Amino acid sequence: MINALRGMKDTISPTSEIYAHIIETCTKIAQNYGFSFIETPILEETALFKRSVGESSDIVGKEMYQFIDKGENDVCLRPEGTAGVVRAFIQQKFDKAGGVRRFFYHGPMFRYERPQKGRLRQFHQFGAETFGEGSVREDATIILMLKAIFESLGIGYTLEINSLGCPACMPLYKLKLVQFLETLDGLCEDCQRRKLTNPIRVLDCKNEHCKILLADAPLIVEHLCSTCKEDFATLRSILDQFNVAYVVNPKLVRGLDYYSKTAFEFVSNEIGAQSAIAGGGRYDRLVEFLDGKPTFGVGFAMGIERLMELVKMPEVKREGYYIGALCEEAKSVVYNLVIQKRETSKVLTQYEPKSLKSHLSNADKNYVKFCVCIGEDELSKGVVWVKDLESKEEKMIKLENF
RNA sequence: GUGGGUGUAGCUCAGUCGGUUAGAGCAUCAGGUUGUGGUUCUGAGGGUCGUGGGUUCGAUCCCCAUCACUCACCCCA
Repeated sequence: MINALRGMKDTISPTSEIYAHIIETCTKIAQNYGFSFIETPILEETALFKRSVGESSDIVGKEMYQFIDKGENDVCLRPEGTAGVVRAFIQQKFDKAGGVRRFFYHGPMFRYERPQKGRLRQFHQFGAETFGEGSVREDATIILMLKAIFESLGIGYTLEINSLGCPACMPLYKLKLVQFLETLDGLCEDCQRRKLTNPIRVLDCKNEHCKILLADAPLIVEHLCSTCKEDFATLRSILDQFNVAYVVNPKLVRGLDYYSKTAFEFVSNEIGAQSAIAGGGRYDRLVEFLDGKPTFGVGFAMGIERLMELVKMPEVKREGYYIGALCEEAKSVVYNLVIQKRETSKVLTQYEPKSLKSHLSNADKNYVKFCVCIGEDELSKGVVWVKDLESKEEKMIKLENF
């Protein structure tokens, strides 16, 4: 027997209905916010992710599905969605055309990790990106949009925000942080490495000993330049104004290297250790890293599988027909009726004749509203027997009027 | 990559201190006097007890290995 690969899942009804419901809800809200759908390839050149996500990140460092294709191209399955969208944006020369553009996407992402609750090797994200808008109001808008999505889906969350600073203040802060880290003794192995590759990540270390050592670490929020400071204050005041509850987490750093200024994460405490349900922020430098003309960028991504555990589906109503034959002679009449009725309604059937009891039972299991049967009596009179499974009302209807 | 837990029917799980035909509930199918579901009653089908080796007169049970699933670390959505 051949099974699906580790960390890859089939999504089947009723779970698939929840998946579709999430996509539908997100799509509608994103459209209300002026975003348009973009679909980009799942397979991209490896260099795209190395340059955007960053070689120091674990995603690129050890989690990519990377291989050489038959044309000797170094390619990989996308581990996240932003890079491809930015690549498409630049390829379409939207950076040169200028103006503001908003895109949303959804689809599979691939990371070669050890699976656990809320973490798959092939998982699905819904995300959105705004290009060419430098105002922090866009950052706030994206958070408000996520709030609207989660409210519509009936999902509880907590929101953490932070500012990572810009090229004017971040490098100075980084120096200060490294100086501080040099004074520490006994940081974990990972942190020793991070100190050199990406010192900001040390702040995010979960190691208990490191946490204690880092208690007095300088924080980026205290070293922001005046612009970043102002923007962060504006963001907070907008969130306050619209009653979005949040906590400032000065140690929140995003796992992808391209973020600057606003960073945020939506977290749930009901889905296990992998608790982030959406994350995002600003990436004003990313377009130029990928050879485009400098263009502002903000966006987010959310993990659909993690959301699925939290979404309660609205109750479904009985819908459509089930049509069955009670005798051999009625088979073809039933079949014709089924095909004809499907032009307007949902219709289920059973090709072989069965007892009335069996048909009713099938109709009920399929949760249709009407059970329709044709037997010898109905054939001779040119009628069909129809039962409303909710009201239990039964009728004989002329074949041509059905 | 590292650690813990679990593998018995389609699903959820009992069970055998090692002993002959391995059980239940749910689900499926068929019936309950010749055409009435979501509530009952009766019956049937369905298992090489994850796989491979070892110990033993005998292993689903004990031991070893292996694989799979799962949770956690790490990382992230």
